[in-house]
Amino acid sequence: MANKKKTTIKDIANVLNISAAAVSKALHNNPRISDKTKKAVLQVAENLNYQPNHLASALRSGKSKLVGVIVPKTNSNFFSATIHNIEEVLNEEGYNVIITQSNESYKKECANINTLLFTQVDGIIASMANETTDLSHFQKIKDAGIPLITFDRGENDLNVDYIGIDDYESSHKIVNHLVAQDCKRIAHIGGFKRTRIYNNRIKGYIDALKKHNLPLDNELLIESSLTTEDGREKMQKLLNLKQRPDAVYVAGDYAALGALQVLKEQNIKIPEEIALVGFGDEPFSKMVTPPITSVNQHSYKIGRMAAKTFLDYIEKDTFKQSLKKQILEAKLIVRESSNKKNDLE
Amino acid sequence: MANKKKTTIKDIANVLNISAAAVSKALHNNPRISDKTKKAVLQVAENLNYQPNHLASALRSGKSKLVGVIVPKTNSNFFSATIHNIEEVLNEEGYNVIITQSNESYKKECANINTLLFTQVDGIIASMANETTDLSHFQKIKDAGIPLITFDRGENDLNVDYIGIDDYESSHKIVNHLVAQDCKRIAHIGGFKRTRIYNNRIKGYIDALKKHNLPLDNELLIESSLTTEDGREKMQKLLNLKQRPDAVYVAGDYAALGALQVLKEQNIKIPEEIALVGFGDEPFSKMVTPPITSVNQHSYKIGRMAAKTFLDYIEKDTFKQSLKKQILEAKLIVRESSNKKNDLE
DNA sequence: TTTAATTGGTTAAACGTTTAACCAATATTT
DNA sequence: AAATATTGGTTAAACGTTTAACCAATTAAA
Repeated sequence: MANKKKTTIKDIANVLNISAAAVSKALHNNPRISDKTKKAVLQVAENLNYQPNHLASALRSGKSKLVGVIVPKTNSNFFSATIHNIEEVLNEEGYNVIITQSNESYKKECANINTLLFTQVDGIIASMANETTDLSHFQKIKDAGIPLITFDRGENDLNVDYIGIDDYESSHKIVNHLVAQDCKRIAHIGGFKRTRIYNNRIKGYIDALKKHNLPLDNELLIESSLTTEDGREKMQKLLNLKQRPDAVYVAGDYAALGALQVLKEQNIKIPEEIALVGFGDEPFSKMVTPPITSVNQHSYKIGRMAAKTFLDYIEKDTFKQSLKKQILEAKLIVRESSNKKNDLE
Repeated sequence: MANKKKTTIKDIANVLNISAAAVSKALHNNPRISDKTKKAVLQVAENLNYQPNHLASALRSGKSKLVGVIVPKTNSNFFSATIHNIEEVLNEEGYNVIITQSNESYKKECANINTLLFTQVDGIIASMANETTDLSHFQKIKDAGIPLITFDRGENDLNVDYIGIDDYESSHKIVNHLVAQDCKRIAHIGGFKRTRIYNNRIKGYIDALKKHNLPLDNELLIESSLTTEDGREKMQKLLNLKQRPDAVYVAGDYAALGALQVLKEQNIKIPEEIALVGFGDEPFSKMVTPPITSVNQHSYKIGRMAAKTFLDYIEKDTFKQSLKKQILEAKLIVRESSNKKNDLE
């Protein structure tokens, strides 16, 4: 009910007997408008419950003040926290954030990009789906002339900004920790090799073993989709080996949870018989029994840095993007599942 | 790089020596345009890589083809799955979905609504924050003349559509189940009473006890924020009672997880000494040890119904909204944490 | 053969802003 | 007192579509 028609800048102008342009300027605090007029405009705007038409201003100014975010899934603590931090920074600068999820599907990711470009966002902050190998849909973002910032799951070939943790180094930290716990046969349930971050974790795992003069046993290196279900399966596979590992480093917490299940079902002592380490520090990791050692990915910093990087481009509006990596050191959080020696932390 | 300027409808018109209006109509498959012209337009559009300017069309037509979604948090399985299903239905009809999260904060929820209205969405599908009691910000949506559909966390006072499960009945199912397991002192760690769904669960709990002639012990009815941490605290509180409960029904899975922790830490046998039931059927609930009995909230159906309800309003564009409730029966999923008698399901 | 209907468009206005270009009135400088 | 600068605006065009109203040419009906 009420007055159906929305109040526009013109309505305000009519009330005050000034031009619409003056109203627009007043609302934008343009110095060429007197304080008296500004006050009056603000007052009338308030009275008439004026809501600026975002569409019109975006159309005219070419800026939508909208930023698109693409994540593989929102029900992961890392992604949802990162989004939250992106929002915090961007809202402050008057930007609004549109979230879309790809559900790890290449097709949905393409659709997401279309949606966002269609909505005329001023930029896109994205983390890629597991399935994605072809990158042409991301190329469309660059072609549109708006900044593209990638985080966590990125690809060098895109030649855009990337923010993430040092996955290679994280694997080293994990292996170092496990070796310090006297583990000698360390297995790795990794993600898909085609995804850069998982490949880096694998490489880090291999090199770290080398560094410690441990042999690389191909039976102990397994590729996984990293779902809980697949974690169970791959753990079972490891248990079926003639020579079982004495430690398992799983590249994702959900899969680590599955692995934990299997170990417990078979009454294998954790960490004494097999030590377990996850990745991502999901909230449940510290809640299960035993709590799972994991790696915190700094969603706080990553979100803020991604947002700031976007703002930088807007500010100096030079869209000459290049492969600029901002790499953070991740933090290993040691918990019972791998803490044989009861190290204090 | 490339041609900076985007191709518009006019560019296509120029190439074909027809009017922009004709192009617009051709693209919308208007019957007044010949098939030959349509084909030509489509071809040229393709060649010039034409992307329609959504802003302009939305401004002119008054429809943005955007639907806003507000959820308390995205890192809950229920909400993220619901969003996914909303998207599925709406995308098919040419609508795009903008997701925002309130983080259970009243202030952020207000900001979310402003963002969405500002973005000129054609409708909003929302689930309220825990903190929210005042509803004036939702009134703004109604005032804007666009449909508002609420789900899971709604309020009767808003007088709009609501889709959710039958919380009252769900409590009955849970209590029935626990009584069937010979539990006599059933506690309830509930959500905030001010939130309708939690209040309904509490009411259901109380009435179900009555039905089974069990006394209502106020010590056994506790209000909680339902975070994992608070679940721990409230469980501890129950354990400190002179007379402990023999079953605990927690109104959320995250809090149930916390409760489970405490029980296990104190070596209390589950379900023999204390049976445990959660709510929401988060994925981890079936993964922990022992798996937690929980209630599935039909995110699939709820998401689809919410989307369809929105579409209904659009179709018959009569915005005479009223309190129309669509209530689904929830499903109790019995797992080890409460299955004393090893019922088969 | 005249009239009416259909086909395939065109023209121009509109959606609500923003912004470059302009201008009159007043204030300041020389 | 004349020249210049500042203040506080106004006008009009533009952003890229959509759409109501119009029209010429062709086809069909009477």
